[in-house]
Amino acid sequence: MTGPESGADEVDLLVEAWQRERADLDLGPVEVFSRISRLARLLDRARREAFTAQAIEPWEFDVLAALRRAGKPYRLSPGQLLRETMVTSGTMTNRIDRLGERGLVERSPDPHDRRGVLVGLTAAGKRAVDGAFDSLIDKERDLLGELTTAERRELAALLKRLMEPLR
Amino acid sequence: MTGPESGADEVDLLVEAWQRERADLDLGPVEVFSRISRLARLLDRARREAFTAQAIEPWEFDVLAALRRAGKPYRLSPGQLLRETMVTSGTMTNRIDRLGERGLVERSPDPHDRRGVLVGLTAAGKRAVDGAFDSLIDKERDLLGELTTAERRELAALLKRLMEPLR
DNA sequence: CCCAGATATCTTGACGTCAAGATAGTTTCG
DNA sequence: CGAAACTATCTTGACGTCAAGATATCTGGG
Repeated sequence: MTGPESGADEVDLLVEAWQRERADLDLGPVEVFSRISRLARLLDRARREAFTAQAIEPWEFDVLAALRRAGKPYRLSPGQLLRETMVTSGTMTNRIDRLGERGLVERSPDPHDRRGVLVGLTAAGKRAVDGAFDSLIDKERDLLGELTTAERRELAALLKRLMEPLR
Repeated sequence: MTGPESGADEVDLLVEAWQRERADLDLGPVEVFSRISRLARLLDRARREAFTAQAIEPWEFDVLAALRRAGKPYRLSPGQLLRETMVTSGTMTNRIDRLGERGLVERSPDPHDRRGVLVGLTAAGKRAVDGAFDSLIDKERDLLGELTTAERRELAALLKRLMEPLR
């Protein structure tokens, strides 16, 4: 009935331990959310590895990728970037500074708003982000290895529904 | 065929943007992993909210919870704690110090190993973690609201399979 | 018994992030 | 037109984390 059982994982053990200690609680939610947290952590490590060839960090990729997928001319304001990447303005200032030092992006004044700035991908930045994204997709495809296409779609759909109330 | 479509979410838009820019790539994996990263982030915020009543932070909960689910006498070594919580030793020293200052845990020498220390939950620590876990379970059940029990199980099972290659 | 290597914990210094606030420029509307 | 409210970006200071290494103790082979 249960298909090819592949034994208890860390989270199963964690839930069993809680069940022993707090038999009064329904731990169903933990089986989902605990796995999501752990997966995010493991995924972050996998991304780090995928980016070693381009010598960029996940936070650098996040910014470069936002510029890259915006399309030509690969320019966005710091405000757009922080909304895309879900970080605060102080963090974004810092990131742009350091990416600028590495020659991957450059600031220019916004011609329509003198308060504003536009951040653009340099040629080196575009090369770095395209290479990094290739590596990332390869890595992620590996990680999905065991899942069939139908299962992957099912999983993506369930995750999408789970995100809805959190928006 | 597609059931009650609830429109494109952030990730759908992100994938469409990448598709425009990099039509050469198969973006299937992104639909899964990008949602996992985002969910982890949103979940972290939700946990923060759930813990406000006990005035504890997620990192504090992680340590207290490891001690709590270990069962009586609620004592573990720093080494066991760092393996449970996936942080480095320096971080764990820091966490134990601060939880000690707040009176939620206390250090005692390990009677069997003079290098060692045991970290134990105080009565106040146990009250805090039990209250926090109640709130967390409530919050998480809310977040699952839209999913049926069968869907929750399906999701947990798919996530478990996704984690396997990452261990 | 002793020493080399392993183990447990703590210390240090650098890093990336955030929250709060400062500064400069823009918009709205009386 | 001018003042008040708003917006965009940057600055500052505190925080939690990590990697690397220091210190103390334990263990097994010779």
